[in-house]
Amino acid sequence: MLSVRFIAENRDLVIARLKVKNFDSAGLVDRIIEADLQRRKLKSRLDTGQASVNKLSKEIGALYKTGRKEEADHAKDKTGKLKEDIRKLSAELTAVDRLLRDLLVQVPNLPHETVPAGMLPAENELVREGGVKPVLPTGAMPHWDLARKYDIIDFELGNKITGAGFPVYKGKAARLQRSLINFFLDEAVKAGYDEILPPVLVNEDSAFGTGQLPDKEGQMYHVSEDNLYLIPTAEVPLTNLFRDQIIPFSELPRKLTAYTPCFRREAGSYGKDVRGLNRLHQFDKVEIVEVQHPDHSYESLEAMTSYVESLVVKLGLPYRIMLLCGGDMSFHASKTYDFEVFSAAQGKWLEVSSVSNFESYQANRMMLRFRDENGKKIYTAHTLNGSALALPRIMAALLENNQTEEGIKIPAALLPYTDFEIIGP
RNA sequence: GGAGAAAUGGCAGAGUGGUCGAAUGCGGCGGUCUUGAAAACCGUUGUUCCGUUAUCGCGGAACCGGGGGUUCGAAUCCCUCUUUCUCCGCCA
Repeated sequence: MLSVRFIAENRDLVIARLKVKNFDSAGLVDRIIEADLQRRKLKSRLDTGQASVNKLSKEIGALYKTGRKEEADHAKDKTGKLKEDIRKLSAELTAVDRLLRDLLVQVPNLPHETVPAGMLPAENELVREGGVKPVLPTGAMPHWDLARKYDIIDFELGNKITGAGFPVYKGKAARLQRSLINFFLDEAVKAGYDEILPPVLVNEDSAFGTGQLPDKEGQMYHVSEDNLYLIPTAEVPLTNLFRDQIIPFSELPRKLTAYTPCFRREAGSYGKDVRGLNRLHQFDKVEIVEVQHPDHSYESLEAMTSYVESLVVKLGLPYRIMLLCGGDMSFHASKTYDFEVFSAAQGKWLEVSSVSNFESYQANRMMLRFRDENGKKIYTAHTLNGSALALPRIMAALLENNQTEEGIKIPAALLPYTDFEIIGP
C-alpha cells in the first residue's frame, strides 16, 4: 500500500496517476487524509494523558517510599478521571487506525509514468517480438490432442484424482516438466539468484504482505482448520522472507529464486481459454524475486525482463513482450511486462511470465526496509518479481511448436536434462 | 496427541511490582595508541508513533513472543494464543 504520509503530501498527484489505472480515487484519498488527521489528533491527546498518569505514578511511588500514605492515596484518586479519558481515547484511536488501514488497502499502487493509459489488453504496448513462428506439418494438433496421442498428459486421470485443472503428467512429459524446472533454476542461479525452497502454505500475515489479502482472498485455496493459504505463486513466501526486516545497504539488491507448485482457484473463469494446459488450478513455476534500492528498481525491472527473455530465446519459442497499460495491470504493480509465447497449433499467444516492479507497495505492507549508505536513516525498499517461467504454457507451446511427423523434438537447451531427444509414439 | 519447562535488545544472558528501554559480555560504529594491523583502553550503539524543528536535534508515548486483564504503576502478577525445548505416544 501507499504510505499515508505520501498520500497526504501528494494528494493531487495520487489522484491523477490513478486515473491511468481507471481508478477514481478522489473520495477515497480525501477520506484517508481526514482519517489520518483524526488519528494524529487522538494520538497526541492520548500521549499527553498517558504522560500525566506516568508522572503521577512516579510521584505516588515516591510518596509511599517516604511513608506518606495519605498523600499517596489522594494522588491515586486523581488518576481515576485520567484513566477514564485514556480508555476512551485509545478505543477511538484503535477504531481510526482500523478505518485508516481499511481505506489504505483500497488504494491501488500508482502506475509508473511510462505506463500507457488504457483499459483493455488490446491497449498494451508491444515492446519487442522475437523468435520465429514455426511452419507446422499437415495434421498438426493442439497440445491436448498431442498429449493424448503420445499418452503423456492425462487430464481425465486428474479429474478422477482431484478434479478439473489438475492434470497428471506421465513418462516423458513428467520428465520434461522436471527438466524445465531444473533448467530454469540452474539458469537463475547462474544469473545471480539465490535458490530457495520455501513452504507452499503461508499464514495470513504473509498473504497480506504481498497483497493477496484482503482483496484476492477468493483466488487462494484456504485450509480453514489451520488458517493457512496455499500459495498462488512463490512470490508470496519469497518476498515475505524479508518481512519486518531492515536490510543493510551493502546487502542490496537481494535476489532470490524458487521453484514451487502454485495453486489458484480461478473462480469464475470458464470457457474456451481453459482448455488443456492453458489454465490450471495447480501448476509449476520458477519465480524470481528481488529487493532493491528505490534508485535502482527500474534498472532491475529491465534486467529481470532481459533475463526472462533469455529463457524463451534458449527454448526457441516465438515470443513477444508487452508493456501493460494501466487498466490491465494488477492492483499492486507500478509497471509490468508480460511475456507471451506463440502456441502455434492453437494459433494463440499465451502469457508465460509477468515481470513487475511493485516499488514500495508491498514493502510498506510488510515493513521491508533498508538502511542508507551511512547506516543512519531507514527507507522503504522496492520489491520486484517475475515468473521465470510458468511451466504449463511453455509445455503447451513446446509440444505444439516442435511437433513433427516423427514426434515432438526437444529443444537443445533441455537435452542435458531430458534423456531423450524426441517424444514419439 | 499427552506431560513438563521456556520465550528479554544483532547475539548471549541478568532482571520476579516503582528509580528498567532494561545490568553484563560479545558483536557493530567512532576514537586513542601503532608505519599498518591486532591487542588494550575510552566513547557510542534498537524500532514505531505523536509533537516541535530548515537540518543535527529536542520533548512525549509505546514496544521484554502475540492478544487481553489486575494495579496509581507490569519485563516482573493473572488469563489466553503462538512458538521452542525435554520426556512419552505416533509417524514419512
